Amino acid sequence: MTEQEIKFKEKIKAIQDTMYVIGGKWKIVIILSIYNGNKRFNDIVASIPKITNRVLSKELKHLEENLLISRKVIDEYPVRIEYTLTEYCLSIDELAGPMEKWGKNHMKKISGK
Amino acid sequence: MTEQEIKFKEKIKAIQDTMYVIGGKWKIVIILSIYNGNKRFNDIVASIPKITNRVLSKELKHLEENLLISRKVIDEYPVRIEYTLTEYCLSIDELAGPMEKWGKNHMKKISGK
DNA sequence: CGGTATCCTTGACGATACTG
DNA sequence: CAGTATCGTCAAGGATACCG
Repeated sequence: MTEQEIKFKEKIKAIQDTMYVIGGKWKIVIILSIYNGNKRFNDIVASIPKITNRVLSKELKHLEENLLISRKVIDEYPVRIEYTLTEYCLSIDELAGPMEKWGKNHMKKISGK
Repeated sequence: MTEQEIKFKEKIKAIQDTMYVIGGKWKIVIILSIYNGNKRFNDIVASIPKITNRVLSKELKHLEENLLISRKVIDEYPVRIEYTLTEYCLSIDELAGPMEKWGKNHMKKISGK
């Protein structure tokens, strides 16, 4: 295997890892919602068109396992749950920004096909 | 709907569009393979571990429809097909670079959990 | 309020064989 | 050589109801 091939496989792996963590239909969207100030489960559901609570629940767990959000139980009555972005999570801004920009431009391009 | 909410929904849409075009397991990987000099179907298959020809075939069509690659029929005997990246496709470097970087760092972070 | 449980649909992806 | 056809699997995601 050449040097170039090794580098290529490393690239592949890194990109596929990224896709696993923040890919899929909802993950970045959820992060943006929390970033926008939604902290509670039902607020997040309400802020995202068409997401269901089952899906949100799973995605939140996935994000928590990947250290992107944290879940805090606030001991009131009734108990309140708050989701917040971790410091680390802010680094996905490096991805969300370019993705947003690229997507907007692309749709313009395709629609004029 | 507030100004902020409108912007949020635009962001969501743009990001989901991007995910649709270059998301999934293979798309960026295929682009990188062509970028690396593989032009012909079987070369691309061989360069990407575990991809099947059926999947590659579909993905190539998807990429062509989105103007990211072009397919040229070269009239020799036997006929030769060459896939090349479009000029436009080079813009996904804005995404692949950050994704690679982020993925590498993330795996380091998670493994040390 | 913040979820789970159950059941279901869809589409992505895969294995293998075959073809113009 | 560059695919297509056929069939199959599996996981993501969705609808709806219910629960502590």
